[in-house]
Amino acid sequence: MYRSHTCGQLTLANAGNKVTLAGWVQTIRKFGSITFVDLRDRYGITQLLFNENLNARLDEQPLGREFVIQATGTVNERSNKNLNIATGEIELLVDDFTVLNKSAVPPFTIQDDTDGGDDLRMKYRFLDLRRNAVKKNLELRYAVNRAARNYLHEQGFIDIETPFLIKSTPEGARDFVVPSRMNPGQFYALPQSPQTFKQLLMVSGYDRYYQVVKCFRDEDLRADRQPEFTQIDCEMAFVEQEDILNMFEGLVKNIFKEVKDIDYTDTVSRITWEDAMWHYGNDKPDIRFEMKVTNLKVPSTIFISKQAEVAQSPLASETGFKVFDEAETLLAIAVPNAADYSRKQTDELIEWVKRPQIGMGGLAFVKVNADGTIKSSFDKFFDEAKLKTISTYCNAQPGDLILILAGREERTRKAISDLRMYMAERLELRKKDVFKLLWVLDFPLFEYAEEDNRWVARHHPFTSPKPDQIATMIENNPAIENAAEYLNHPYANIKANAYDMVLNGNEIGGGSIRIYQRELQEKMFAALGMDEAEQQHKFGFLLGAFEYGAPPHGGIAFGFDRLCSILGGSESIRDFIAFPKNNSGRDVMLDAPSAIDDKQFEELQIKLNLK
RNA sequence: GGAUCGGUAGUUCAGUUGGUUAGAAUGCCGCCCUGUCACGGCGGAGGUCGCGGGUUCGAGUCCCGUCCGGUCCGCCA
Repeated sequence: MYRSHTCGQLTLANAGNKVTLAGWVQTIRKFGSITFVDLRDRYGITQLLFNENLNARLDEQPLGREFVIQATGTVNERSNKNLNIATGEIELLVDDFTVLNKSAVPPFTIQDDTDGGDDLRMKYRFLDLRRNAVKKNLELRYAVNRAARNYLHEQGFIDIETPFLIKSTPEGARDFVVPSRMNPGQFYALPQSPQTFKQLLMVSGYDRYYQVVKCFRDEDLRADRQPEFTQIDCEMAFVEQEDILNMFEGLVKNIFKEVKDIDYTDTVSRITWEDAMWHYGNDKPDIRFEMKVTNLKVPSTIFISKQAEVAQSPLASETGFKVFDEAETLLAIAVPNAADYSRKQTDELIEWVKRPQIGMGGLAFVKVNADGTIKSSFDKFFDEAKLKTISTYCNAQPGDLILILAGREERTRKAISDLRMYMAERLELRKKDVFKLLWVLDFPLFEYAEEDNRWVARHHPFTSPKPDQIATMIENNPAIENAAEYLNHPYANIKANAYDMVLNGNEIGGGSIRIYQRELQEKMFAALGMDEAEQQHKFGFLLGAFEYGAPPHGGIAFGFDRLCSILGGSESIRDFIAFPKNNSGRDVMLDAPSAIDDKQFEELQIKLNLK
């Protein structure tokens, strides 16, 4: 028997008991003839006390940090208690100990506030994982996993595994490909998602499916993006959008309850994609705070439904101020309690929007002072009455600082959205312990890919159009003569039965009601520029399946890693993955990817042609 | 594909307008210490300043290239 108890278990109630513990040496505090050792395992830390009668043994068998030892002795009430740890009222008075394994001196300290940098911690990830902070994250991940499975199981979903070695269909993200030795010159692809399989399972009648599943995308990485990542992938048959929204609000609420003990009783807010873009400048708004965007001017070809509204803007017509008059788009936010920003602070904001990542030419501002006066960075073009009109239109309160960006529609809208988030961060409005869910609905079905001069599916090509817009999709030829005019194409305004779940400004899940009729699916593929032969080659199996009684169906997939990182209050999903890849897609511990043997190339009949 | 920040002791970092023998903290090693828990005290070892080239009497410091890492844009149906 290696141990009778764990290092997190013993309390005063065990005083006098004879026990055996095993674990890693966290610290050694030699104090004259007695020695204290903190012994650590997954469950906690227990102090061991080595009395002077063990000094000879300790000279013979010296201990060091991270040595694995076993110690037997009596549980003893401490004379000096440490109430900071669970076992701090007791210690183990050691009778005997064994060094089960020695350890090299670790390259960084195994503590919450480790002295190791990211790179080093990833290289020695097995040591990093011993740290309490990382362990907490993996435990949270497991709790989220369990909460999701519990809920889905209760609701009658079944977990069905789908294959990892599948067919490459270069639509959307790049595939990771795997050569086949038995089929020389041919390749499998790793799934970007089990999308088509789960739809086939619906055809097969498994009307509630889920899987916590790895997905693979060969694209460049970010702090919140890994080449292999995990999704909670779900699909249901005989459902409408409303059924899906209700079911999966329930899922996320159950996760809040089981993982964070939060009763999320509020109705989950809903917003259309168009309103999200209009009021927040992006499709995943953080609604923990207001600071909505005021549209002072927009091009007439987009946001058709908002044209009457924006015509009321004081800046919609000529103003005499060149920057405003020449801009395609004018967007503003009213930042609360920032009217007293100094020249230095407003200059900082101007520099911030000029950075290449934002790429704006400048930033205009209006200070709506608490004393009722009003001051702007463009005073020579506007009198006070006009500034008041702008301030009122932006719904600014006394004390607010109105920030106005001018430029091309897409860039300006993204910039005002970034600026809104940046100001919220500065004002500490993005509170980590506040969680606000939001459904974003009615996404566009298509998106224009300028580099290929063609329409692509915004979500994926299996997403169904809104029923009243099917005719628009089918009757219009997708060919585009003038790429710059794509916003005028009828496809630009077709909406999909697609929805995203957004948590605190992060997309945590997305899905759609799928196409389930062969004819419509063929039209969809055709709209994306696929001829019949290509459709058959890439998706013949799915089109075929739709001929054999495919039920109406839809689903959703949640980004599991990202959800965990948000619940854990961290920006980086790497903290919630046991063995993550770095920014370049490398595993620095394994040093992968790496070259393979000539023999392997030989067997695969593959030759390298490096440029 | 692009932008940007960084690389100096085992580790985290400092290092001034280019100028003597490159420092601190922590870790490590040794000695002392019977109630510590970030123990304390004394002493010691520890450096290819990422790599290559250039400018200079002289380069950790300036320039060019390159490699590695972080963050972001493009990309991510």
